[in-house]
Amino acid sequence: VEGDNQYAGALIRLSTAVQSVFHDLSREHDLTPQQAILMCQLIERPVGMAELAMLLHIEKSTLTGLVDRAERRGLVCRAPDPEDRRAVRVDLTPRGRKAVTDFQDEVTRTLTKHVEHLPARTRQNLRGALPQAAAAYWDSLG
Amino acid sequence: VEGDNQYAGALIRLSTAVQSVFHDLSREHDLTPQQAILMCQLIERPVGMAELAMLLHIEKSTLTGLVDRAERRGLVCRAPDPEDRRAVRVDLTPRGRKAVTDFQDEVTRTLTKHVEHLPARTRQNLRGALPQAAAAYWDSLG
DNA sequence: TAAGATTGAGGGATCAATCTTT
DNA sequence: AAAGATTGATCCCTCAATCTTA
Repeated sequence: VEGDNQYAGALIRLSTAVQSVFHDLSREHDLTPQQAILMCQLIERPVGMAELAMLLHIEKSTLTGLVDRAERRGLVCRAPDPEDRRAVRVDLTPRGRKAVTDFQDEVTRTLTKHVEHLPARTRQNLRGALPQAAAAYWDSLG
Repeated sequence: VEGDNQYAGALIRLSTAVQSVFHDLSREHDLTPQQAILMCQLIERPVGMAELAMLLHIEKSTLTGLVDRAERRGLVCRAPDPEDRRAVRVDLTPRGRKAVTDFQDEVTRTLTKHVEHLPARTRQNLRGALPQAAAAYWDSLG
């Protein structure tokens, strides 16, 4: 039980630190954290509003505002869905794509940089166990 | 480099999942996530506004509003600092203390529950490596 | 009717800049 | 100068209601 507290505490501190990196770097790249999260979901393909709201775990109306502001800033654009005239699909603009890939690269660089300073054994354990732990928690999100 | 992306991706998914647990449980305990973060910092001792703003990495003006709303809801209170008549110290009310300790217990329970389902070997690696990783990232926050 | 999207109201959270008091 | 509070602007979020197309 004492070990549990230590483990949970480490998990929370690690998560807080990662969020902090994400937050600070998004601001440095002139994106709000939510804009960065939104745009990361659009790298692979354009996504409809309803699906996007599900992926981001926010209300559709919240998403409308988020996309409005990002569109006003020229980061994303709405395009009509050719299959369904009710629907729109959100896509990255060229400028938005450059912004989010630059941002993503720097996040990756920053997160991997810190782990380099750990002992080799610890690093090896992390690389092995972290993906499984991430999957275990991620899947519990539904 | 490919391994870096996988590692950083796992770190981000894990962190997102932990944040999600924190978010959902704080709402279940009728706290906003920011109120929960604030109150967790007050468990050990009352803290002044300036120090608190530093600990939470937010502006003083943000903290003023945060404390105002939490105080209005009877979760924390402002008490004059006996050492300095300018300063105020923020402390938990009895009700706030119960709320935050209950919340904290459930976060710990929830975070440790999921890790139980992992293979023993993975669990062992995590318990060993996570505290060191957390420390490495945590310290880089300054 | 149901699905996709938007609008409006209201509460929170954030930052930047500006007082007031000590 | 330092601690604290305040103001104004923007962003984010939830909930309820509305509009349009299927």
